[in-house]
Amino acid sequence: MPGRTQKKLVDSAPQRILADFKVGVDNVIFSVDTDQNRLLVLLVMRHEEPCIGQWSLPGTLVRQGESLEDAAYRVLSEKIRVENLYLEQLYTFGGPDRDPREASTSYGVRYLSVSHFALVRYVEAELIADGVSGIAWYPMHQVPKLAFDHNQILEYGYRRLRNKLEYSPVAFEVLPELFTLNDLYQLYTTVLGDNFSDYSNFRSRLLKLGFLQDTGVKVSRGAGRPATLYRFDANAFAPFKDKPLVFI
Amino acid sequence: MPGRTQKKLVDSAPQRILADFKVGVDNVIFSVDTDQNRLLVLLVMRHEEPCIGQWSLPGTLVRQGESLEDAAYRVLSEKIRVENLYLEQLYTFGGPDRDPREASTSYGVRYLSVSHFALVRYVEAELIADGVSGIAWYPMHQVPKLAFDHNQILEYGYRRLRNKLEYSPVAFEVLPELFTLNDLYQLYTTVLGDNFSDYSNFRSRLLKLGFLQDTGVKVSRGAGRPATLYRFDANAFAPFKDKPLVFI
DNA sequence: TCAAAAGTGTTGTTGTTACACCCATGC
DNA sequence: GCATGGGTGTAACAACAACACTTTTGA
Repeated sequence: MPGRTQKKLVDSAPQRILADFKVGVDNVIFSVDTDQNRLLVLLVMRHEEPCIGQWSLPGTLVRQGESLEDAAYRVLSEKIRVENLYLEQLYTFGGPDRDPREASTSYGVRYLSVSHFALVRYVEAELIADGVSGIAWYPMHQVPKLAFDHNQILEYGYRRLRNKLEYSPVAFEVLPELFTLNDLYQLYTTVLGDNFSDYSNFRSRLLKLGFLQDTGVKVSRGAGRPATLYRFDANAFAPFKDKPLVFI
Repeated sequence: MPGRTQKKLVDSAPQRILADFKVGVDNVIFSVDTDQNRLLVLLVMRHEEPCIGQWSLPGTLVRQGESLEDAAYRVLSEKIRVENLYLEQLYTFGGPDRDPREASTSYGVRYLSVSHFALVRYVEAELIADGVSGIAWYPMHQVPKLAFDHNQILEYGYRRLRNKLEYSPVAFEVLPELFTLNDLYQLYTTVLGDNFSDYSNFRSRLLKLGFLQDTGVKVSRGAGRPATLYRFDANAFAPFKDKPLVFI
């Protein structure tokens, strides 16, 4: 198989042998710890070669008959039990030599990573400790050097998260059914930084839009005046789909 | 190989055989014909199985040693000669059974499509007629039924194009070095529809931002007062990166 | 001189920002 | 009663939309 062994050669005549791929799915799974105002990302310790002993994004290889999205959900459900989540595709990283396995095998199988981005409810997300330790929520700003190109993927996911918050109602996927306006505000400040908007302005802007239902119910959290609980009304939000910057 | 032949069975014991993939790259290539106010997309006629005789997005399979981006540029350069272009990755479509070739082969090879989105200069883009006919610019709103899931990919690309226009300076990749404000405005209206903004407001908004250099040169196009030629100043634009809705 | 295209200005309305202030509760 | 967090109001300012108007050209 001459073409295969010559894959590193820079040849004027293009070599036309198709690459064979295994396709992986790597998930950037975020959650927000509103109590401590921290944005968290789920990391797992690798117990297999390659990159054994390094932290990485949870991932898996796609199986026969399985769609990319299915695979992404499978990784997620193997690592955490969670009721509410948001998931979407992020980006596909697929240059040659991004995975050490490519070099080690002489058959030239390439590894491609279709990364996904997920947001889950922190309070209800229960980590599945699979015997050995090695799965943890890391604060976004204390993430170590990760395996493969996972730091790059994480950066990409973080950017997407911030954008999503600005124009889409992802936040409500991850808040409880009933929430206070302060819960919502905290979520935004922990992700976007607390200089994005004044609380009272954030408040009146969102209420004016009219997709937050006042439930009338009040809840008291320690000292101070009790807060009103709101519910997100997806129908009332519909007209704002595709409109940019709804939340900022 | 029991697992392979049973891939359609819904089994309680998950089958764990990894899928083997060929990876394709499909390009949504846009250009704007400012003379006729039309948004165009490049389509090619398929001359091979599967889907022979149908129009499709130009695409190819990724070769050994070739990155996804390389493959995307290769497709492009095989179809058109062009100096200035913008290209970015769009989305990866990879469900099982999206490609008829998957069914026809018994070895269960899957076909995955990493779609890309490109914008080229219409006036300088020269189509490469490869003997047989079968490559053409189609007005976006007259696109026929395409092969595979390419209509879906195209829709996705169109949405991305409109978003890009709103917050990023892609337009200048596709305008000549020197252009009039009307050229710019025409480009925006043909893509976004002509109800997106009044010309004079568009004009003053952009000029106030300060990243359009007045060259002092005037150009006369038929009747009417001659227009000033402007140049895009990438440095002056830098502060607006990451800021949403610069252009609207 | 007139139509056509470029470019400027004006005005009412809306949104944003940065606050000051009032309200209801626990301790 | 006072600290604490929830909630309302407002005034200065910036942005936006609609449209009238002026300028400079070719025919």
